[in-house]
Amino acid sequence: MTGKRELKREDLKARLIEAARIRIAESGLASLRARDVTQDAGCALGGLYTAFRDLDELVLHVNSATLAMLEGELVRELAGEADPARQLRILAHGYLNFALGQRNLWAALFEHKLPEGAEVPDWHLEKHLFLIQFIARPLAVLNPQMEGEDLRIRALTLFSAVHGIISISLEGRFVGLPRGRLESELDDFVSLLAAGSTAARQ
Amino acid sequence: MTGKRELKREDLKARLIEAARIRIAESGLASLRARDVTQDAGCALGGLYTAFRDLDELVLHVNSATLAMLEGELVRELAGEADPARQLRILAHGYLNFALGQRNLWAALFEHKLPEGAEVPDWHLEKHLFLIQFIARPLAVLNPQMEGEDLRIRALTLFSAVHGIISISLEGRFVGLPRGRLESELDDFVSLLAAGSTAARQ
DNA sequence: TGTACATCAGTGAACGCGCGTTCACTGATGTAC
DNA sequence: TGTACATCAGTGAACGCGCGTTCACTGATGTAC
Repeated sequence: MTGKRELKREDLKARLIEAARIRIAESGLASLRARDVTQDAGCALGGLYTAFRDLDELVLHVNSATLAMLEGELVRELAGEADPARQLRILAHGYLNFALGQRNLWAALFEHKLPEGAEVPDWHLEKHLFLIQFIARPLAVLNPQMEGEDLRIRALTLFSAVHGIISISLEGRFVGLPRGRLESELDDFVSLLAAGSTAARQ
Repeated sequence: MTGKRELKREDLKARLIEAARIRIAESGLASLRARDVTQDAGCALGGLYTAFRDLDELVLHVNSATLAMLEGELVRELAGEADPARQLRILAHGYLNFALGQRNLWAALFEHKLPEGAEVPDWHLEKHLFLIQFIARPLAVLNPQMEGEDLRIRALTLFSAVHGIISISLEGRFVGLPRGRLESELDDFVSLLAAGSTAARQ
């Protein structure tokens, strides 16, 4: 029974991540407090620092879980769709729906900043890769001459553009778009890019 | 000489805004401190609260100044260009250059959040309008059938997309693009949208 | 299996400090005559 | 123009509190025999 310590440790980590996830989902990253999280997780304040290096590391784990959730939803929505242009539209809508449905968790992905000089660890950076891959795949079908690095960069550009449209609209910093209008703008936009990228090569 | 009080007051406001502007430009919004700003501006800590309601209001004024600076640069770069598609490319590049050149001030435009429940005042919201107008103008030439609200929404969509591409790239949250690559992606992107929006109607 | 000792996860009170905002005070500006 | 009083911008020490992190302690888990 030499693994009991490790089991407890993993259990504590999981409870802390879940408690933080719920807190962020309900009240947003900005109001996350070490005291609240440890209380919800049923451990002492100091317990957090035996499981994680600091609060930031805990948030990174929550964000990883959020990315995994997003990946799962996108996979589900893509299932059975073979047309690349429609796949891109599904991805954009799936991303929008996720942002709307998990607003605070989604916002935390972009709000969270590590202290000056700290680098985002690789294990967390890797959790973003699926996003680019999901976009690159249909993009490669629409642009057979595009490969490797070029393809990944173009996929990132497309993601960034869609993300920008959604995030500026949801932040309401400029004008607030009605929900349906945002969807149709996004649709027009992605259709245009999908059509345009094939047209450009023909 | 009944306006001496008002003159001093305006002078203090201006000194505080300028001091905060320089602080933000040099070290970013997150490290802005009331003590530093008032010291730089040559007034007492409490002086800030006679000139502005709170630190947030001061930041809004800095952000307004930043928007005015951006407007000035875009006007200068647009001067003499009549072709609408090229105007759009100039705007995208101008925005990128501004973001690169005034990185912290530019970032502050989007990082700054008012406390829960507070609304951004109209006088500051209005300072954003030129951005949409600058984009809507060439867009209207490319899409003569588009008008009013539709045109403004499309302009906002275009701005948001370009902003997303630039901000995700500069944040370095995913992959970091080399500078030249970012420029060419942006160029391809805007050209495609400009061409696409005319093509769609023909 | 049982006992004695070693380790280390987990505890929670205390630390430490950063920092926005207030407020009783004072001295410069404005007003009345 | 000059004097007496009123106002209010500006001062800066003190307030207040939030909150991440530490650390001496203890009790559960692991190891040796």
